[in-house]
Amino acid sequence: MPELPEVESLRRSLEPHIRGGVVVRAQLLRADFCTPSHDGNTTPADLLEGATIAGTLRHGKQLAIIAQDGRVMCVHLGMSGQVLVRGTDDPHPTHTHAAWELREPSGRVVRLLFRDPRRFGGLWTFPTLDALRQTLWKELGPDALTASPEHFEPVADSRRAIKAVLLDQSVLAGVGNIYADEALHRAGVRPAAAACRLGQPDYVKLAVSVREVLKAAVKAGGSTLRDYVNADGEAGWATINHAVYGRQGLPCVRCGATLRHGTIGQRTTVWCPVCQPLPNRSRNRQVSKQRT
DNA sequence: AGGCGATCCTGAGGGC
DNA sequence: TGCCCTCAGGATCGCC
Repeated sequence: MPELPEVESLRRSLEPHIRGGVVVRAQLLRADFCTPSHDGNTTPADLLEGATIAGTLRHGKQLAIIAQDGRVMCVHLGMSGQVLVRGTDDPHPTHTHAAWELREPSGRVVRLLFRDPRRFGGLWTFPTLDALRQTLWKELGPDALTASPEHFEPVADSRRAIKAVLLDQSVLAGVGNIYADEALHRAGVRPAAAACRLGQPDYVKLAVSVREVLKAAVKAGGSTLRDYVNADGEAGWATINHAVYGRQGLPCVRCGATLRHGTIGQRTTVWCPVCQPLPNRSRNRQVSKQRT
């Protein structure tokens, strides 16, 4: 499920538990759930065993946990992943694929669990943050919280639907299906509109909307649809603020028109036929890439 | 180039 | 109650 706001909420809820804490023991319960940067099997050392945690770093939907000695573990939640802080005597929930025993800065010992029923998520380990940035994160675009009109320049000539562009992590990292629909509605842009048909004002609105929608969701603690919870098991409240996602057939919160839905970029898409008109300009050159 | 379907999985929810 | 079907927040691959 998780998009940028959910991962950021997780990061913030995790920090007080792990920053300055020591990984006493690391266990991979499903070998194929972790991809180490070296050949061979994942070792406890890859999973930061013995390390003191220096902090966390998020880029898009991915979360890096960084050790003081430089080792890095990158977490991707996929669609159903959760990182949970539990007591050492609590039984593991179903589909727990990795577990860490952690001595928090306070001295309390807890267990950190990564569960992911659908297993679309995973762990990747690296000897350094640079190694992560040069491989796994290399193809990611700028973090969506920093979205600006220039970030759309590489796709300004593209005939792809603008929603497909928003979902493309190499253009902007962190936007998923929910917030793509929400940002497009806020910006008044039709999801199916070809990127090349949008004008500079559309891209300005879109960049602002992406940032605002994500910031509001972060503030609300993320969206809880089915199973998202932060590390402390708390749900988020951004769902109540959704203007279009999951509201097909209901009235638009802005104009009252019935929200329509369809499939764009192979994902369920909801939009307002009135607030999000198709662009009427036939061609836009203003943000086009310079031809070289 | 990019749309599309299939694929990796499990679980929830609706219909019957 | 239970079975079967559809659908789901992500991302990649190959085909056309």
